[in-house]
Amino acid sequence: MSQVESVRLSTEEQLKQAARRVFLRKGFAATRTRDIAEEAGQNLALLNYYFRSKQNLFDLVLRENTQQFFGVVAPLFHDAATSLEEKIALITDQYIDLLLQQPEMPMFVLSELRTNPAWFSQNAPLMQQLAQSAFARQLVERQPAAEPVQVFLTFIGMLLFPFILKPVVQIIEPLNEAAFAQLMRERKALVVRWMSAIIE
Amino acid sequence: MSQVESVRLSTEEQLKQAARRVFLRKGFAATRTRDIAEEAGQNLALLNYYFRSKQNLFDLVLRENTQQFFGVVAPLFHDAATSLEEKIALITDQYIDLLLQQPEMPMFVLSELRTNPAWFSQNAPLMQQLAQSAFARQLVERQPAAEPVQVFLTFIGMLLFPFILKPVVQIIEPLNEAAFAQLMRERKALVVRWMSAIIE
DNA sequence: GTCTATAGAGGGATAGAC
DNA sequence: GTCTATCCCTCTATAGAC
Repeated sequence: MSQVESVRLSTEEQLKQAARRVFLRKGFAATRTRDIAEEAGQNLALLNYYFRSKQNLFDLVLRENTQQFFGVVAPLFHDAATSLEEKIALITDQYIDLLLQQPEMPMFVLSELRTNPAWFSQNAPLMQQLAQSAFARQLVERQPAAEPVQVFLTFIGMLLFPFILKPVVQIIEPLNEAAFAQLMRERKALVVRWMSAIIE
Repeated sequence: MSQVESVRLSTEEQLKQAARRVFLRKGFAATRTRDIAEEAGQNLALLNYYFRSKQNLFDLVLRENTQQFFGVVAPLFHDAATSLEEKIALITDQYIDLLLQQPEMPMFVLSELRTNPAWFSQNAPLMQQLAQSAFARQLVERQPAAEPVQVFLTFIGMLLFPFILKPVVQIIEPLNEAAFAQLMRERKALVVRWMSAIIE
């Protein structure tokens, strides 16, 4: 019982983790509280006992994921101590590793963002700062005519888009999870090379 | 009445177009048939009279959009008469123009694809052929070590991703619709330049 | 804290008059 | 074809026993 792995999770934690899985897979509107309770192997009434409402539980999960989605890379863009090339390599490596652990996160965040852009305003400052980041400054220094927004879209797109298109990719050439992960790890070097060409 | 613009659309057509707008905005699960009827300025019962069910109407809209989403560019990839550079320029130009007319289409198709990947199998052949397209052949001819899938993901991502991230972009730097469209038209030249560097 | 039973709202679909 | 009224199922949320 002193081993962490053997500790049985609390009911509350089981429900929360089940909610994370189901919401990530199906989104808010298509998820029923019964799905979550079932996935957790818990009684439906306990969901409301611990979290008051489906919306409450959802906001919890969404907040955590959004924070990861935007928060993990933002600081890296602001590091003035590293060169553009170093930032690209670092961000690429860390973001792809994160996405391999949470492959459904991008679609989840973006889907819910589409239905309800309002709550996202909270994260606005984080995003707006990107335009004044060290990355943007160093880029314009090197290429006075460069548009940072266009470069951001391309860079982030190179990292995120394969995960968004994952179901399609797996149809083009049937890949199991391991093969897809391998494809993404190989992609790291390509992204670094291609981005280097874009910013030079 | 002989002028096309002044012809009043049939009730059926009004409902279908309203359904297209609402489904594209909110997705299947979050859309209520009452939303569609209201958007069309029509009676709710008429929706079932013409289309039998919400699901039926949705499938209609989804089929049309998926066909556009995947079908418009696929033929361009197969044109053996043009060079790689010409294909890139052509696809970029046409796809961005299409997306500017239907900016919500990518998120719509990808969202529904996430919830229900099953029906998508119909379009599988179209996708699988990409691996044997003229584009892929010419690419490997020039770069024997190239991975066509990786290049496809980057290319399509450069075109699609800005539209997927549109709500976020509009927070980073507040843009109205016209400014966003201008940004995307400017992007055409950048994508062509960047893709040329990648394939050379 | 955990269960059963059920209230109560929402929303898809239809009956039936016109 | 178009309307009103309403059925009925699904799903969230809660009451109340244990």
